[in-house]
Amino acid sequence: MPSDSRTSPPARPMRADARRNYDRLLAAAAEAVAEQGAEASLEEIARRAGVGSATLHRHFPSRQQLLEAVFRDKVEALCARAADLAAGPDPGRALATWLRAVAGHAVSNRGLATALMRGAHDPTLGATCHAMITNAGAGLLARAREANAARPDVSITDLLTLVNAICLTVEQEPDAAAHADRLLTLALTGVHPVAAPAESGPHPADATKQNSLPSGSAMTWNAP
Amino acid sequence: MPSDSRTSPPARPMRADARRNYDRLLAAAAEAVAEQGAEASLEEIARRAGVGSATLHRHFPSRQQLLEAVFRDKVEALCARAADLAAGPDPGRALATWLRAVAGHAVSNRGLATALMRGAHDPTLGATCHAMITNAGAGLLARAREANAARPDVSITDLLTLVNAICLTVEQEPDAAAHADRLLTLALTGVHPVAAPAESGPHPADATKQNSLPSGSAMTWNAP
DNA sequence: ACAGAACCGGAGGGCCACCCCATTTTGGCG
DNA sequence: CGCCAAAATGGGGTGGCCCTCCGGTTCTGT
Repeated sequence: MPSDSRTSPPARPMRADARRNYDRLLAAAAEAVAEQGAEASLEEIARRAGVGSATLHRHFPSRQQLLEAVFRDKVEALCARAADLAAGPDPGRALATWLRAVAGHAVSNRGLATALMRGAHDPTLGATCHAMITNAGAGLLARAREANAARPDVSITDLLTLVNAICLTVEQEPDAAAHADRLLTLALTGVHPVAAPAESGPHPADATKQNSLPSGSAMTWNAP
Repeated sequence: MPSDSRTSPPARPMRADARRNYDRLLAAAAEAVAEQGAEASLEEIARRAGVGSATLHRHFPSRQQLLEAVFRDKVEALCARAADLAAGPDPGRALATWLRAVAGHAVSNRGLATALMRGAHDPTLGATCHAMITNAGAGLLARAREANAARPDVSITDLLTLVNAICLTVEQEPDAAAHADRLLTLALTGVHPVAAPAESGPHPADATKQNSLPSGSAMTWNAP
């Protein structure tokens, strides 16, 4: 790849009206996808943008490409976050925090998880976002592994698949964020009891508190 | 609710031709769903069954009801399996085995996971399969919890959601079964490295007494 | 055999993705 | 400034899907 950054380094810098319509479409798509998820009607998106449907299909030949464009900035933010976290002192916690952040973005931006997963298994153009996320996470996982905070046999793809799977199926529930976080915690820490399972403790000192409620739970998957 | 058992005790036992078409539709649906997943075209199903589309909609007013009918026997098998496993000596392992079985059915029967999850959050008629599975699993989980082989804060719904989430997103991959099993293991045991990677060492029979060692948990949850 | 109930399926409406091509808009150049 | 070819547009057509009416057909009890 020629390795550029921005939208694209067009040999011919896109005509003014084309760019205008492109931007309108992007905005309309963001809106519609936020409301109706990744399967929002393309025609309605075009309609909202005040543009013919043919124009939409010309700018974004596939739904996937549209989604990628819509979520590009969110994905970049996530990658930046990964870079930040990579500087921290606790690789295990950093990875966990980042995965949680991914989940957070996925639930608060309907369609993101879908876009990511579709990019994962579609060799068709537009797998860029998936690749970006994967790269960003790979670094975090590598450090966690070195610090012996993650099994050597787990790949970043596994982890991200899990996160996306959770977010995908929880996406349309009322309190998606809480549920996703809860399930993610479960997946990261395992099902087995973590510590002395105090049942009737009237004092939810530490463990019990996290047990009963989803909460952010800063708990890493380390046994306390 | 009158709550009966078998398929249904129809006051009027269904006319012969109606039953014939019903069966044809079911067979065609099973075929189409196996090939194309839960979103298979209803019209094509009717077409394959050699039946007008109106007939399909008359017998199965919603897609969900069709899916439920298609998968009913698989779900019953799964419930039976749960009952079998409940008799075993090791509740923790029984639960894990059963969840794996659920995953196995879900990956080898496209659309099952979808049907189950849709039934979960749709109050519309046809949530029977989801309820059956949930009930079956609840018993297993209760025993596992008593044996201290599962955290008290995890619900059967969480577990099944996780299983279905994994199967759903892995469903259309080439080696879905292997991948699903892999991710399920990961989710059940957690990401943290096991202290002593399963070596030739004999099982500590009393791993249930585990207090602080993650290794015990990994053992408990490993595949049979 | 007959009448009425149960059942069927073609036709049609509303919506959608995608494509073709006549028409309009841009932007560089004389 | 005006011209014109290339770039971009969008109305309309095609084919598919889901779902519902409704006139015609088939079954079943007597």
